[in-house]
Amino acid sequence: MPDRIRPTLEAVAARAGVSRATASRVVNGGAGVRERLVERVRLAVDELGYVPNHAARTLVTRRNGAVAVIIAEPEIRIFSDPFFSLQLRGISRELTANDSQLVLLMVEGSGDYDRIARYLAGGHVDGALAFSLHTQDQLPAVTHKVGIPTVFGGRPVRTGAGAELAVPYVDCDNRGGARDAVRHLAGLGRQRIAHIAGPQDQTSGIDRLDGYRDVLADGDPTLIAQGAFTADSGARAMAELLDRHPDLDAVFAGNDLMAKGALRVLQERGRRIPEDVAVVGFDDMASVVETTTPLLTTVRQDIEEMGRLMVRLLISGLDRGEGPTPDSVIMETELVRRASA
Amino acid sequence: MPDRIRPTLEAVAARAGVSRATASRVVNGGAGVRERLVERVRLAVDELGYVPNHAARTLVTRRNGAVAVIIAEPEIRIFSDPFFSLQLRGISRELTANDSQLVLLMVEGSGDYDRIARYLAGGHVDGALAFSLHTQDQLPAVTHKVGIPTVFGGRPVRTGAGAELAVPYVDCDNRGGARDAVRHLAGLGRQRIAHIAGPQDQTSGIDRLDGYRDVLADGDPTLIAQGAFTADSGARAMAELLDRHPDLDAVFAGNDLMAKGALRVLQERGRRIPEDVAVVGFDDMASVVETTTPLLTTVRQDIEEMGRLMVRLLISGLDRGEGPTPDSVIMETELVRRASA
DNA sequence: TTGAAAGCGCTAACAA
DNA sequence: TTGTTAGCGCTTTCAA
Repeated sequence: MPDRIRPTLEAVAARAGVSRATASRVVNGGAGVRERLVERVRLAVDELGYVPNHAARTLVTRRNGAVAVIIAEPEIRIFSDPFFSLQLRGISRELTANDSQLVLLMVEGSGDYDRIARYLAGGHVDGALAFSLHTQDQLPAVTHKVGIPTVFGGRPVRTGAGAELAVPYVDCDNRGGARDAVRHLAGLGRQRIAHIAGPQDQTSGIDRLDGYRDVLADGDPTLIAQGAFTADSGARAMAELLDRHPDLDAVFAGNDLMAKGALRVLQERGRRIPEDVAVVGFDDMASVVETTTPLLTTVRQDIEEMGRLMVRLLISGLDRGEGPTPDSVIMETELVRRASA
Repeated sequence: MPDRIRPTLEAVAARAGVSRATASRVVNGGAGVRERLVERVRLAVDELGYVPNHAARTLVTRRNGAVAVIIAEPEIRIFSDPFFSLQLRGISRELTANDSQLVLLMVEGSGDYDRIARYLAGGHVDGALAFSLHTQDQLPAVTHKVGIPTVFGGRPVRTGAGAELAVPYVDCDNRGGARDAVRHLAGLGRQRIAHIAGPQDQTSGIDRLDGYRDVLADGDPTLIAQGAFTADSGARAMAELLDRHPDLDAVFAGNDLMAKGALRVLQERGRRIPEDVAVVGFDDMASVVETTTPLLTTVRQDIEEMGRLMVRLLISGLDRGEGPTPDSVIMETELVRRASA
């Protein structure tokens, strides 16, 4: 690779026989330039293999064409969560569609918040997308203080510093979806419906439990067991529930992974699904749902679309000038009936 | 947020009563500037909350302070692999230590290679880190063609386009590690040692199988079953092996996740571990190894360190000028004895 | 050791 | 519709 010097706009203009300004106009869409010249410039661009210099452009436009995705310490494991991969894919696709780059910021310790804040304050990115899953997280407070437009994935827990902040977020209707799931089970005539709850320091875990309680207002609290959104934790919770209530006839798990773990334990203990025990999950994650026997009935949320929405929300806010976008988006869920309930 | 205008170097210089050039020198380390002035400039920087404008700096230095991490389509699921999270963490930490940003590029379809190539050619990043796990992948060819310094994670499979390329990569000694595992099992006196192999279109899967064969040169090929690096696939493979060889007394699984699945099936079928069947995994992934009963004996590789090494390799190549860095790094592995073998 | 000045490549008034 | 020109904020010769 001889590593030729990269051609500048100047070179393109010269070759096309126009001024730098005209060449610039063409490169940026070509509005208000005579068709003939547009063609000549386009040709020159192709021949020279011209690629605009991003730094130069940013310097004058004050637009970076880049968005930060911030992942905070306790959540780094969410990389292992297929949920997150899907959302990230949605984000990536939508960003690409908007000619923006994805800058990944991983926050490790609490000291890192300073570094992140400096980076965000440094104007390297036009906005940020963040995942603030846990109660203790300072991220909403940090991004607000720095004053960079930010959209959160999942409703942030409103406690601690910045609890009063109205941060824009994208989430699905966790509570409503949970209600649908439990109502479906009840509609099947099930009498003892248990719940394997997700972590209670995340809104998704909290809201789904709330939805369960909405329907089973005066249910037996011992029909609720605590899980951690993993298959193993679902299995453990199921075993617990079975010990306490050998006669339970339905389970609503806080997510598909826990449902999968529950299914395994139920079958090990000789329960037929759905005859003896009906099971409903949450998420409709293909990689999980397609590998259970029987196929899992679950509450569907469009995770990838939620990722895309985060980007759209951010960019629409960016476009209409400063200031955060206080509107959030709550997406509908849908009960998908399969074989397990 | 009043969104004050960001102070420029000019402002810092004025406040410190020096020239812009001197202010610049201080901001960039302060070599060759009298101590008194250094102090004054530093003070001004603090008071004004000055943060250098990255675009302006890049424009003149031709250094981006950013590295792309490229993840190709078939591998997007590797987000679900704790292996990848760990490596990414190592990458992120080392990049941070080098004041560089991580730009995430996700390649979706084959059409995307064009977009990626354009981006890389556009000089937005100083170099790239890529994961080329599968045989068909064009990534090594693409990055080479574009001429951007690139380091791969895991030895790329050398077939198809660009098979002849000497691409620098960081990997562990998969083959040697596998040999250690199998020798350990043999040393325990095991006679019928099975192997659950990883995908044979990835070098890690291939090399570990080769290592197994190195030790068991004339072993029974039906003692080998095919897995896909997931727990479920490990369980399936184990069931297969048990059907074929009810008398097997040891299993070397291609990774910890498959070992975990195998463990479950072995126990369901009444085998005691390690008395009846000894099991060894590969990776020493904390999240897996700590959750098996009994605790898993496995081959350890320092995944996070491999991530860091990828960055160091890239940056050292960058520093000593153009041209790719043809040296690769193969890290040692270590057998970690626990309860399962 | 310090400062003056010349750009880096691009966009956006403003003029023509 | 097109071109001229003035910067964007920074680094880096080159002189002093």
